[in-house]
Amino acid sequence: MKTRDKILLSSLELFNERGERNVTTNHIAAHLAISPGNLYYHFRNKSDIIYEIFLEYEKLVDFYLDIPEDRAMTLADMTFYLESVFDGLWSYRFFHRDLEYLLDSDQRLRQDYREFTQRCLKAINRIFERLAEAGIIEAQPEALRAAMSLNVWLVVTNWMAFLKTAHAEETYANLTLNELKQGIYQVLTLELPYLTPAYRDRVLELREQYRPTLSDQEEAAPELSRVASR
Amino acid sequence: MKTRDKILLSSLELFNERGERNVTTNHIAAHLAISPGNLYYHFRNKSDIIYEIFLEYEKLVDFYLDIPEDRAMTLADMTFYLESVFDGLWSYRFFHRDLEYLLDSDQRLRQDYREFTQRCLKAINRIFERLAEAGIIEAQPEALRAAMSLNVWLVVTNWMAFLKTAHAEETYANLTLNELKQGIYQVLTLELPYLTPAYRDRVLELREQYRPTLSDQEEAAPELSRVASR
DNA sequence: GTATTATTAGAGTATATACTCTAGGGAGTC
DNA sequence: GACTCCCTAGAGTATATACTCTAATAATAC
Repeated sequence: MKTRDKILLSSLELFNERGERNVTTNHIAAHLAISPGNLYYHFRNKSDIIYEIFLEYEKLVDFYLDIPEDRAMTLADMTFYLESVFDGLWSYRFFHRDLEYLLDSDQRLRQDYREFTQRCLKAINRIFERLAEAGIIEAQPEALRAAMSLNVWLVVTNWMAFLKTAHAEETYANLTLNELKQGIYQVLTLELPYLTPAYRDRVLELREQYRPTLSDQEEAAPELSRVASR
Repeated sequence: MKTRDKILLSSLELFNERGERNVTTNHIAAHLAISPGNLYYHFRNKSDIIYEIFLEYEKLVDFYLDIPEDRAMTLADMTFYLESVFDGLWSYRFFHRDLEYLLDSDQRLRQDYREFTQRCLKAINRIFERLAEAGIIEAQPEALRAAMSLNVWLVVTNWMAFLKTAHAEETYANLTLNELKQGIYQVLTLELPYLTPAYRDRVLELREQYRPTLSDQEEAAPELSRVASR
């Protein structure tokens, strides 16, 4: 593997593990056992590394959210979207942690991220539209669908921060993909009132599979878990 | 005003304006025209300043979310809760920006914030319960109410980050309280499906007052605004 | 007034961080 | 062998940052 790619890979790994703020270019070089000079031969600065990682993230999510228009949407499709988006969040989880600082430090990134958000919102909106066409949820006026899509986005992008802050111990390192995917439960909660009778039970069953596990929550949120398990 | 309090006030102001990461203890001292030594006479370190500011924040929100149990809840109460919570978010808006880093750097803060979150979730849950008792929303099983409360929390605490990142320019400084309060529109969107027929129209009308304005959104989210204004 | 305590100034420091600069190795080409 | 191009090492630097130390000044108690 080329040094350049190794730098990107190691940076992502370290950022995810320790947070971008706690990872210096010297750390990255040391982790790869290369010299700082070498790192700076491949990248002008830290921002450039982050920007390239973002481009990968963007590409991945855009790929996941590409919606086939040639056939009716299924429940399996919806599950795929949800799982994929949380997979993406997981793989690039450092990104949302320091999002605002990162955008303030790099205008390109700010611009690109803004467009990325808009694309995601449009994709979510389109998914709702297609789910209605497929008879899975009831059709809603566009204004409502837009507001709902935005709520889905807010829940999805904030779920990880919630998990990490709701734990008592430092959990940045030991959060798991499985825990993260319990966010799907929250997203499906948003959809519940709009499901068609034909699909309601099936979605409820699907949702049940993502119900936050007691073991994780018990310590962090005893009241909630007790409520959820009644 | 005592120097100690001036330090807290200036710190909050600078943190809100520039972000905690961009404000050093030397900046704070310079801003107050006092010496670094003086600042460190009053606070052991930067973490202590942040912690004390958090305690104020906590106190404020706890005060806002104190729910009177001696009378039926009204729509005005609900509006008050929403407005107050967004006011609180606004006054201490630096806090959520660097939340994860702050919690990782201070165990006391991590522990306190976790308990604070639990109290807020319980309060939201209780508000839903009381709204149902008052015949404003339909009563729901506790499990659902808990999941809904969590979604409200996720939307509320992520709304500001969304606003700041959805703009093309650096908006950390020029975000306004009014824009922030448009998050109430999103929260009320969550409630829509559960409203009782008796109150549905009144809440819709209330929600309309917080509809995101075109002027702010037009540039940042042309697609969304167009949808919202149809 | 004097002793004590609280407050303040301001120079200074250890460490970290992003990044630079120069020298050179290795591989391919002529 | 010499030339070129890509890559790498590693010492070094300017700046920032959180924080310390000493001495002096103001406030308060007696």
